[in-house]
Amino acid sequence: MKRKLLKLYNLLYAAYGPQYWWPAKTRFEVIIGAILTQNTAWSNVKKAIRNLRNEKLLTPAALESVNKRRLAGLIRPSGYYNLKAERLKSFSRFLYNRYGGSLKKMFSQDVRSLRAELLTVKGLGEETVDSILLYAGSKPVFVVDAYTRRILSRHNVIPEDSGYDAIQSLFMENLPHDSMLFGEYHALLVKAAKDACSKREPKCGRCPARIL
DNA sequence: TGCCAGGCCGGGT
DNA sequence: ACCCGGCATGGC
Repeated sequence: MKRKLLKLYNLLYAAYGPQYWWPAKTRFEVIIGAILTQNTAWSNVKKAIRNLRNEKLLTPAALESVNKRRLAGLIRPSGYYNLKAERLKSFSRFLYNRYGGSLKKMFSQDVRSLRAELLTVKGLGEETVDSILLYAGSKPVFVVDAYTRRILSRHNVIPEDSGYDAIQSLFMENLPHDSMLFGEYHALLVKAAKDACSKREPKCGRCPARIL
């Protein structure tokens, strides 16, 4: 399995090259994006983030003080905007209550306990938390998303109904714990899945193309 | 025009 | 422990 997963990575890397994820300027922006992109196309998230940037709301202090209704209006293009405004506020509250608003303090916490803490924040599930740990905190945690599950199950690496933990363990028990590797790997899986399914039809026979 | 996107929560079996 | 409806905009 180790060889298989490394071979897949090398094939993807050879085909697409480095992806340099996450597409964001700051750690805080990564976190905002991770929440806004829940079940949402990134093209929509970009508009929402642009609005937040224009209003200079991409800092912990600004997010903490902004009115929730105004926030909801600004992130409208990303969909589920009331829900997501609440989730952004939940995270902000957590960051201030627990770490005085300091991402530096937050990320200096032990990874395992930080992951558990973040999962208690309403609106942050496993994928969102792991994206935050990996892409904002540079922690060696593998992110599992719909694309990862789809590609692996279609290539018969895992059963279709595998749970999040099982898939994450598959990668983390068989690859070196390197945040750069994990980050590129996940980004390449997303890239490959999108590339293979230009029609965006989950059931289309060539989606994704055979890559193993 | 309708279906889908880098989920997650809460209530019902 | 699963299963399902709800949440919502923009792109193809």
